[in-house]
Amino acid sequence: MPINIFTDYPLSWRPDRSRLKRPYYQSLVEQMKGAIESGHLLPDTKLPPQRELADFLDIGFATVTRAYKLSQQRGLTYGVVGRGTYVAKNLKFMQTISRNNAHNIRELGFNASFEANNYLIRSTVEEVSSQTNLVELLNYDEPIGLAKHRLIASRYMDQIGMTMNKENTMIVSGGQNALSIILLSLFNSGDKIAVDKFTYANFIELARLRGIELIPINDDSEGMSAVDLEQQCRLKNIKGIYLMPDYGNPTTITISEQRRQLLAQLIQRYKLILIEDDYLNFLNLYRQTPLTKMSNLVPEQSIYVCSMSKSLISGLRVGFIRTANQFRHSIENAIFNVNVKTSALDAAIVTRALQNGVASKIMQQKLNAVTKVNAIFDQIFDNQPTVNDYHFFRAVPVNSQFSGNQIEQTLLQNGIRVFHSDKFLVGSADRTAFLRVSLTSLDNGDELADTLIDLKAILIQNQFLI
Amino acid sequence: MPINIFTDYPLSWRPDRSRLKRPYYQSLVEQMKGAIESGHLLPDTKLPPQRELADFLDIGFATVTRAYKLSQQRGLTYGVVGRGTYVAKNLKFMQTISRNNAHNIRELGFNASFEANNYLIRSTVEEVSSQTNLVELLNYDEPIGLAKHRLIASRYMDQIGMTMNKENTMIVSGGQNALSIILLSLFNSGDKIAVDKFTYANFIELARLRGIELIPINDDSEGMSAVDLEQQCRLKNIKGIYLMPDYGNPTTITISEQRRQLLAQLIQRYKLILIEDDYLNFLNLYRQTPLTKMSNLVPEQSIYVCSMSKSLISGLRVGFIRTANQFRHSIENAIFNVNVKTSALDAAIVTRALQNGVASKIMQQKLNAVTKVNAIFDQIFDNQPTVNDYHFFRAVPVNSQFSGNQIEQTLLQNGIRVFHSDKFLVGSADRTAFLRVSLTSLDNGDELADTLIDLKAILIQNQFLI
DNA sequence: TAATTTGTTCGTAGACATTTC
DNA sequence: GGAAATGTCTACGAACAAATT
Repeated sequence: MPINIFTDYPLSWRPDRSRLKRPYYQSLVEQMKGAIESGHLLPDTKLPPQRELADFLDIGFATVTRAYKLSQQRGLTYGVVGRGTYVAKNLKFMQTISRNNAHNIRELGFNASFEANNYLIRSTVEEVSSQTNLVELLNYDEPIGLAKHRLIASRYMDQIGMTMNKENTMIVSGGQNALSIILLSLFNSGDKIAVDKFTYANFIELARLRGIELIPINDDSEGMSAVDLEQQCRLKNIKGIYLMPDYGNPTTITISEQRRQLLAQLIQRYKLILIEDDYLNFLNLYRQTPLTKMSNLVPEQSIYVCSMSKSLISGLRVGFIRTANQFRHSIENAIFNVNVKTSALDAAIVTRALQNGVASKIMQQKLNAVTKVNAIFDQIFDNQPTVNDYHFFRAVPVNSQFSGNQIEQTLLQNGIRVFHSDKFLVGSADRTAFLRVSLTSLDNGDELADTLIDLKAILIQNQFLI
Repeated sequence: MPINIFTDYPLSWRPDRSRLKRPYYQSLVEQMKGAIESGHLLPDTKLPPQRELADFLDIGFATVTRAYKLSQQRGLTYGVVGRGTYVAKNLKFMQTISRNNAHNIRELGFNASFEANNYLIRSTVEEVSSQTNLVELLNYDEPIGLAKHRLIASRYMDQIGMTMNKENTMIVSGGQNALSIILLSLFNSGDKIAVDKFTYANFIELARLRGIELIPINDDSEGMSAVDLEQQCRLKNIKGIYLMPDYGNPTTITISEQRRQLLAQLIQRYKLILIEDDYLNFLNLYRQTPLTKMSNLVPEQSIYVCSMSKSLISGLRVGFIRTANQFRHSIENAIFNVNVKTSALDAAIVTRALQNGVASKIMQQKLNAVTKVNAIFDQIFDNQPTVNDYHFFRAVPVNSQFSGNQIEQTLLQNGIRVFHSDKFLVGSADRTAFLRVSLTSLDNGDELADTLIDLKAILIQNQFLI
């Protein structure tokens, strides 16, 4: 018999005691899910403290812990020690960012890659398809890629400054595919991976699917904070770290050389598995002083992911990876289990393009395009012109009083799609808020300029800008 | 202070008490892993009962439960209620079956698909690559496949007898890729899926990677036992079921029409998610009376997987799926998260081949080849000739006294690679044992015949045969 | 068939760390 | 800067279910 009567006690959520069936913790999550889906529990609502809810329901408090933990794994809530447990923000189950093809919407959300140059690859496709050895591309052999393709892949990685683990070069079906493979093979459900507080949304979703817990780390203008990372490592038994050291998505931050050294030391000290996502790798061919690849600093603990989607052709789904020796077998195994193999035809086209000069041409054109769109952006948003720096998207700070959804919806009603930083947020709310404005989807410079001007006007008009 | 002295007590494994650090359960698994890897604990060794080990270590028995459970998730052990916990059989971490390319080995292990006919696709590749609309294949659009490709895919599935869920047709990067996507999106770590006691090895490995528990169900000559399935469902909160209804791998069993009905009823009653793997789908074009697709019997609960690897070209990595409405969104999301998209170029080639007659030609040739190799097998192994039935591999019963490894190694020393049924075994050991003899990798009929004759001789010589 | 052995599930409490006030 | 609030991790015992004898 409960001793306390909570009938009037102000709990933000009062599960129905009578509907509580064994197992309690599952039943509790069911009720919570219902309350969230029906709108009774709104995003960011603070749930009752575990001990209070336990008293109210007359069950052990660790049972509530368990329910809250499960709800967190399902993406329904997030908890902060000392503060409380809250209903998750956006996560309406499908957080993934993909292109919106509605025709009346101007797309500044999806981050594409200047697809107008894609036609340049045609000659290479024809070259490969008329080759005599087409047949060797069409069987089950060589799950990690043909030796000759891997050699070319490896040379490309050398060029962009990745010097280690050459012998462990493999071909996968794009960068996102590489991340799936890595998360499946090197991590277990419940493992923890450190990430930037604002992280690539598709990685967040993939981690959620995999049941991996992401630990958000704060950052500053030089990138992820080494101090915060160290603190979390001491505390939390973190197994891996996911980084986009160059042109971080969505922050646009490139980690400084000094910070790379600090982070690398921590990665070694705490034996983290480093996942280095170098999704804009081709830009290293043009930077005057490319920064050190993190993977070169911790070659025994890293997997380096080199997608060709942004650098060359997004539709062919080819990426390269280099893994530390210790991961080689597991990764090979997972490649076979997820893909069987990557289409060797696609790999042949990509590697041929890297050899016959077509890739260079496409990359150069992308570079020109990216330079141009950044100039447009800088002009409209009154920034200092960026020099020797090539962002595919930019971050526009906005007032954090407004919810991400509110801003996105307002803009959408005005025919513009952008993503608010909330979409990339790991864990609890943050004081800083910004819009990620993609410069890559509108291939026509004039249309981009018009759209950016409209964007700015709407932001000012609604007092979203700060 | 422990009261009992176990110094002489016969425990099959005596973890070092002094090395036991907190958290105990993890530390225990570490020690176990070490003992297994160093060979101190051999496969199938019975571990001490949880309560005994707990007494020995002077810790709570539920802590041992937890350690055993974790070790099971890692694939190190398996437990049977009432019997005990055992060190896992083969699982030397990489169970996956892929082709062995050593040149002195005759391959009867890997299950390929008569690759000699692959050259026929060349004209189609050239046709597609010289098309004018190549560019539309090369961008980020349409993660689940271009509408026109999906239409052709859908028509093909109609032809092979899959009539439901037409509107939910999607393109993925092959059958194995489909399985990854399904396991990632519709299941969580710790969920249970019912499978045949002998199941496709790559599915076992994928489930292990994903942290899904497979529940083995017994079968008979008509396929999976409905009685056993029902019993396990009553007991175990099973969430899904994985079936290869036609030409089950490795059993070669095709589920009878009647059994399909029974299983479908159970799938409905227990609300299971059906994963139907129709990996030899093209054979339905030639069977006189194709059996009902299970997915048609439970269209609201199924995902139907139609790989084109075996049916057409293994190297292009294209497969089709049809999902129940309720799974559509989750699957779409996972497709994007695992693949971003399937190479539309590959999809274009495959769908074009389905239209221009090349696919028919390849399939007909595969049919001829498969008929021929089955006749060779029947003759050498003195079977009744199989009529109107087209196995890519055959099951040869062997004496279960010998370990799978022993038989495989003996054959390998004689230059022949085959797989023992142990490789496909889910959970505990079984009385029945057989070799899966693949008929697909040796394209030359004479070489196959010679190899089968040698195989038979070696089996007899070593008294492996029964 | 009943008793025993053994693994599994679940609820619970203690110890601890962080955040807030 | 200390106390209170709060979430997290881990160990454990009771109840249960299956297999064996």
